[in-house]
Amino acid sequence: MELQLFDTYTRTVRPFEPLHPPEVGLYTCGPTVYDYAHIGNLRTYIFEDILKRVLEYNGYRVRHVMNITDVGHLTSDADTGEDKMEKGSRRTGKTAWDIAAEYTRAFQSDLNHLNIEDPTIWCRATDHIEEQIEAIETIAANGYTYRTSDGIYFDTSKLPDYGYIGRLDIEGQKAGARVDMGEKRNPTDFALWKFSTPDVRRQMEWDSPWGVGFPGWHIECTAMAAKYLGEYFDIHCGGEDHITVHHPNEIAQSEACFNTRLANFWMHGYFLQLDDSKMSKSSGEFLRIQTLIDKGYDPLAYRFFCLGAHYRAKLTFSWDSLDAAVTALQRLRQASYEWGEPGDTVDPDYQARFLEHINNDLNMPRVLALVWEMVKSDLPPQIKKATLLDFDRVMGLQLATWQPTVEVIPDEILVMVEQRQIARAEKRWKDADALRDAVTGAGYEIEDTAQGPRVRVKASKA
RNA sequence: GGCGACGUGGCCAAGUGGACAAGGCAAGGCUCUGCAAAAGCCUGAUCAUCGGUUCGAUUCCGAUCGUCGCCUCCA
Repeated sequence: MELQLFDTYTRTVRPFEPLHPPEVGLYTCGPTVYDYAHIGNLRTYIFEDILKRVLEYNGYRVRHVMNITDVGHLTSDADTGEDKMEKGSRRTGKTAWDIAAEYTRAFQSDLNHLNIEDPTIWCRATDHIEEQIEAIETIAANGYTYRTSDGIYFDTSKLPDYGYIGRLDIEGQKAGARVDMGEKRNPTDFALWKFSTPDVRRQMEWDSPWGVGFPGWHIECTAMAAKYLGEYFDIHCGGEDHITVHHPNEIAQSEACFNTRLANFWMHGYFLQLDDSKMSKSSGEFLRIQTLIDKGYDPLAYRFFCLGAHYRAKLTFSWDSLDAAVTALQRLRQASYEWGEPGDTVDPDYQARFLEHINNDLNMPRVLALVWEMVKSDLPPQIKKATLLDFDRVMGLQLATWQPTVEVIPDEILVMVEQRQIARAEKRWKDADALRDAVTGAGYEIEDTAQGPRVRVKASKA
């Protein structure tokens, strides 16, 4: 089955054909590095990683670009307010540059924990000021901009189909009017370049044809994507929140600049929800990967948890759900480990069904169901192992290298276990049970196997 | 105020206009076990409610209720 993907721009699932096979250009909107990423953010990067791996599984060579936004995001609405980097700087006493570096490292560490492949190219907004200025100049030369007292703005009314990807109701937005217009001509207009305010000295500011200042948020993606992937490339990804603001603006800039809609496919990962609200940085619970690790969870259990839902549906997070994922993943790992070394061949029937599911717009929940069916099948262990490891090229659960942790059991516990064995041999069942209880009370558990008793730390969640 | 999405067994979550509505976790039963664990097997949902279209709807349309998201930094 050929690869089919949902394209937000057309709102359809349609066949994916690379523009320049076998290479695929993939741009994924990266983080603004003013704070840690939470697990909701990370769900989107997991989705994008699955997408990339599916492309690779299909034999394409993926050129993957991810940006790091280290300037330009404003804390408040309508392109007013304070730069997040500068605000973070004031909060911590560090320089904006240090903060960017620190949270960039933290973000990359999170990706590693989740076994998310690194992009081919990382690019920082502050390293591409020239490119952004050039793009703005082109947009201005083509007549899509105007100047206000605080910056250069994009005039969205100049584009008849502005907001098409978001199916924006422009008239309705005007009627709603929740947005502070400032000097903007239309509610949907946005800043391309912001001027530094004379009274406040910014840590991050650059010279430009319009005056000292800094680029708006949206222009960096357009400029960098075009630089590394060309003015029209295969797939552009982001979170669902980008459907209505960021991506319409990127497309508007690209139309004004290159006369393209920048990417052939626009794909969006949907939000992780807490029991009753989405996870956001400004409110609600802020769960990081480190939070999970601190609670004793394996980060890959979170990855497994995310695989249980389709990327285009909201996913409800709860500790119970995560615990369920922990148990399931652990069982899968144990089964896989016990199969031993993989054989040379992958089961063709399961592989065909696997391909059908991943190529059907990345249906990972179906893949998991298929995995369990395969696990329970009567295929020889070597074939199962080879097949599972083949699937894991996409799932990314590191099943090839997993092995049970070796636990150190204190001598006094081992002595009790030994005494219990003696008691059992002599059929002194009461004594044997008392010893089991004592061992259990000490936090260990005994499992009698054909090879004798096995002792381990009493199972907790991880 | 405007726009939109969703509502499937205890929880998470796939899916389809028509034959048994995936899978995981939990629960219950059974097998195995001196006991226990592990493992294996088995068990359950008429798909929010009310109408409509249709030979037939959980799947299409409308309404109602509920939940959530976007419109403002946000994955």
